[in-house]
Amino acid sequence: MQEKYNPQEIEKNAQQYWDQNAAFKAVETPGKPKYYCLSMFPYPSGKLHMGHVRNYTIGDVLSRYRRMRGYNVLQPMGWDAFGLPAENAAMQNHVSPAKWTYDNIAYMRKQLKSLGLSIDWDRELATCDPTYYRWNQWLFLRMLEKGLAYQTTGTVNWDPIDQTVLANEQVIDGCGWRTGAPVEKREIPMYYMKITQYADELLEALDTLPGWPERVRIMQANWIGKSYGVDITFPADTESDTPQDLKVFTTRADTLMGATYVAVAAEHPVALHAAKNNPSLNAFIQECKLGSAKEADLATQEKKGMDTGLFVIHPLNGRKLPVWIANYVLMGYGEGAVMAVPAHDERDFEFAKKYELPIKQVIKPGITISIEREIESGTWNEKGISQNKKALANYTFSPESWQDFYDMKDGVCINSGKYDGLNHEQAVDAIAADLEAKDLGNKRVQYRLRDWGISRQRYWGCPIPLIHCTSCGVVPVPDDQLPVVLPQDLVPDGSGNPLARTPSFYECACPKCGQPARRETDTMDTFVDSSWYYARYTCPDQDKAMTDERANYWLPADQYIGGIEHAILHLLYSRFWSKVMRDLGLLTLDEPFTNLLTQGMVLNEIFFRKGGSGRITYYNPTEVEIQFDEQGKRYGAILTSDQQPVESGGIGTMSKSKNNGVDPQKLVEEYGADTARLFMMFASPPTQTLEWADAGVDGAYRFLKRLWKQVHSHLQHGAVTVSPAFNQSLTP
RNA sequence: GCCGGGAUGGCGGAAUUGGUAGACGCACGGGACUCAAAAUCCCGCGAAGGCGACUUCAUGGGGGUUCGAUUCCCCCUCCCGGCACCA
Repeated sequence: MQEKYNPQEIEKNAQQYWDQNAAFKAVETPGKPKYYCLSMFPYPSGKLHMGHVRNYTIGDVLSRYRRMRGYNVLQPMGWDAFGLPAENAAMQNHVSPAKWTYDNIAYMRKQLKSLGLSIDWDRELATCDPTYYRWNQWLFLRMLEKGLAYQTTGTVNWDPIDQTVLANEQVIDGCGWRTGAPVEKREIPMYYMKITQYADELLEALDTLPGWPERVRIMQANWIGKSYGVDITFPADTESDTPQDLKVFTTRADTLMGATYVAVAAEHPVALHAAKNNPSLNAFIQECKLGSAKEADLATQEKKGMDTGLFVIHPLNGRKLPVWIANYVLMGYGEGAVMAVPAHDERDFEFAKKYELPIKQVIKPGITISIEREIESGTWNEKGISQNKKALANYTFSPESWQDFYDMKDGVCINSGKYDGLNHEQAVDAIAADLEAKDLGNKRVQYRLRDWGISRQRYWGCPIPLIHCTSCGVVPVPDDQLPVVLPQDLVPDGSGNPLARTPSFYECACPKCGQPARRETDTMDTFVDSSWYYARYTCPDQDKAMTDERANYWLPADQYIGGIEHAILHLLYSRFWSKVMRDLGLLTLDEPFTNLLTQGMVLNEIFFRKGGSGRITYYNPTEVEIQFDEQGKRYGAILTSDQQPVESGGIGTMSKSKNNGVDPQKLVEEYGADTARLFMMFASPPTQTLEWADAGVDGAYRFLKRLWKQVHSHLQHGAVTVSPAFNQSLTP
């Protein structure tokens, strides 16, 4: 063993020793406590970034700790290898997504190995491998048989120039990222997985996960969004041309007597009916179709509407209510229609003010009731009474402007006939009972969670194993013909899915009647791939089944580590998928991840210059010098190469597009992996967001150097011993 | 817009039933050792004032509760993550 600290030599030798001795190979050993340490697998984007180093170092620290404590540790690694970036890279460089992906995997595997992680590489998997995605297809077919997968229409972003579906990410300010054309919403047929059937279990089981961060459980609970409400039917007005009754869902049935109009989505059949002979309505419906399908866009857009001229009947007081088309009502949510109570809903209030629709107060807030009681009780003197009256005035309803107490639930009904004086709960019950008696409504539980649409009109993904036959309809690919293999050599060009232009892929025979048929060319959402990889790690060589008994040895994973950005979608889909696998008898678990550690994002400053034409050029922070005055206060930044100032765009997640990533490879090459890992662990507590600064790297390096010297001197004096073989491995 | 999280010295951060704000580390400054440097060790290190003992201010901003608030309550600003087709 050398006295000098030479990380490159030391690490190379140690890694070789681990390799040769299969030091991290995990075997199912009975009688020893197991510890399955799982890190979210990377997307093979090209090279490792700091987020990976952080994620996998945390996992490695936990793994090594447990291993030293005598646990049987499994720490696997794999590749989330399908996805959009491969198609984009393919378009740019005219290489196939497959080649790009596998090249990236090879490079990043080398990088990961150089970090010295204690991974069992024998279990490595890639989701773009047919031996993996075959089981996506197999389980999808089982779900189809059980009615857990089904087809219906879904809304997508449509680029009218490229004639292609755009991902949300590809929509910038409502326009297609390549064409710049305003995108439209379009309804297309899609396959869905019935995650809503598991909504209750997914919600309730959150309480069985004390090893998960509170905030993640809250986020998931809010996402599932269980609420209790009433379905209400507003019958069609026979005197007007209204073609059908309108059904709405509301959690505020107590405000029903204050409903002054009903709003429907632009795609609603009633809206389409009204527009038939009405060009201006038709134009408005077309206008509503413009814009993206992103919820954030829909929620912030200007509220617009138009009167259809049609009416429905209020189910309790029999009055005629106008039917409006409103751009804030969405066809895909509930029934595509809502009852509007402007006095007690902020959005309806805004809309009613804008279009001069009536606003009728039907709830008096609880605060005013208590103040009135104080005054009536007569225990106040003149001054007390006048003070209370002043307070009361602050809670006076006015249709002029919205106030936050208007939509509180703690009041009682007024202006509501027989329901006057009832509180929220009593009023909901009474109104629901009356509606039920008239067969115009019933109480119902509602979830915000929607079924999981898995169809993607893209090439680089797992093919959906279905065949469309003109005489037999949709026919599943028989199990013995799985996997439906994705061709490896196609290169997308940005306009639609190349699979749909590849006859050798889509031409096939109907498995039922043998006639020529057409293979489904949509592929699956990549979240499908990542919903069960943790189970496949336990038995990656199993070619007869999706999983085997080894899965029940290792699962549930004792520790899962990954970015907070996955707090909802990936983690919810994985929980759902594992429960489906359980119900099909493939796994014995209820929840796949016992403990969850959500690491914070790694952020870095963004530097840029605006060119003459408004074009923005981003500069990597490593090319920028920060300028400080004598007090050490920062006053500016310049580009090192030309010494001219650059602007700061604030702090953001390290990304290619903002050119603010820091390549960990340089750190590893210069200081060694141990310094990079030590520094990363001490830069910030694991769960906190980390703003990148390399100020402490030298300190971490010096620490290791000191440590090395101490270990060396202890070895010289025989104070500690290491195995001769290991000592040899450390001797360059 | 909605849901979740965050803001404390030059920097990362510590401090929870509400009780000395700034532990520990980094960076920086001074000293010892050395021909010199590196390494190492010792000391200092929120701001302002003071020779000093000390004093005042200070945990994003404003208000409140309290003997006492980084901590609890209300309002606000900014930043980060997610919002169902980025992964």
